Amino acid sequence: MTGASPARAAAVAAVAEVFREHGYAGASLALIGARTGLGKGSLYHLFPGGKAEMAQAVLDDVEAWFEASVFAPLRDTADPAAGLRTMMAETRTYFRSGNRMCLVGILALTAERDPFAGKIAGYFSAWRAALATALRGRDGSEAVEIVAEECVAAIQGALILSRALDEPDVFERVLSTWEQRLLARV
Amino acid sequence: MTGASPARAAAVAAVAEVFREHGYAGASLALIGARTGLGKGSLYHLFPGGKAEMAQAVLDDVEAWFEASVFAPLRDTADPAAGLRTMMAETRTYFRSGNRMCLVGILALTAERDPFAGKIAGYFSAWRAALATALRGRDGSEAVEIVAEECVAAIQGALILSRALDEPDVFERVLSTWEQRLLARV
DNA sequence: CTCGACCTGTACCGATCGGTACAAATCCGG
DNA sequence: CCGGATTTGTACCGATCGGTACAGGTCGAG
Repeated sequence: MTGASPARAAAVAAVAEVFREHGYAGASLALIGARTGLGKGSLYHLFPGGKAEMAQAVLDDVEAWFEASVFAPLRDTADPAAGLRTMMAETRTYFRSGNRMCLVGILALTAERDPFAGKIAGYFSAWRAALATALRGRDGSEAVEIVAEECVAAIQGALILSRALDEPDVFERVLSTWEQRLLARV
Repeated sequence: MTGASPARAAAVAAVAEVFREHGYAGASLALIGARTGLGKGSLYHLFPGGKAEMAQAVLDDVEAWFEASVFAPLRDTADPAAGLRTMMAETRTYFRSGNRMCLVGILALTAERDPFAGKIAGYFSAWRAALATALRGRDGSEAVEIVAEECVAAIQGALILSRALDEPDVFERVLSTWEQRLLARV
């Protein structure tokens, strides 16, 4: 079963970094083995489905983290502002101030994404929905969904631009701009 | 020489689509051969440097297109509003309303980007600078560079989100939102 | 028609790909 | 200490990888 043994959890974290840095096609079993410190035997014991199952596990891992650290606080309508601040803080930490790419975004881009398309869409959809819920707190009338999706897109784009320009400040600027912009709405 | 024979130009366009859809690592010579209709002999005749030279050629191609169709109009300070409108229209067309990925963004993400890092950074840097120039038209004092980079990031992020959610509308919305936002500044 | 330059298809190279098989090592309850 | 289950390293598989070699085709200039 796809249980949660500590060994597997550690492997998932390491595999995630390889996918982040090389994409799905570029993440060879050799790279994954080196990063995890595991031979093929162990790798295929933990992930009988091979590379595809590793990607699924990694996506589940990301989704669980975001669900607990970002989506849940955002859905707490009692204090939307606190939820937004939490989201921004966690996002900043998670992406290491722009030095770490978004795994889901990377997996979304290339043609090999098809087996994961559902999970990928669900992830961004959940983020947008949770953010819209927080924004709807007091601002019931306006098109909060559109603001929410623009914010998510801005974060993704900031990651790309930061990396392409090798300027982590870009990510920081976009994040703080949006934090102010969102807090002004609730 | 890396001249501009028609055959090579056609090949560059086809190769670009393969890179767009599969990333650098995922773009195998088999895929490239199938898409271009060229055998390895012709491919290595046109691009003696192999895959790396193809990527360079493709980046040059994109850069030339953007320079002529987007950057140049933006730098025409006589009519900034017209330049902005042109940029948005060309961007919408180029990315096929969100159904076509940004080649430079894709190449920027993975670790194999290193040989092209300079060109990639230059491309986004030129876009940001040209956009800032257009914005500086009348609005001399404000931090136009920051607005410009936020806009470029928003477009990149909108492409990712559109593709991940399989909702081209996301791209359209972000683009038109930013068009209004920018035109209000000049 | 001949020749040489250009172009292209094909066979082939060693390396690496993702994946499998399996035996040895390790672990742990009895 | 035993013995079965779990975990691991390693050898190996066919396929495909990026790249090379080269023979033959195509073409226009002389």
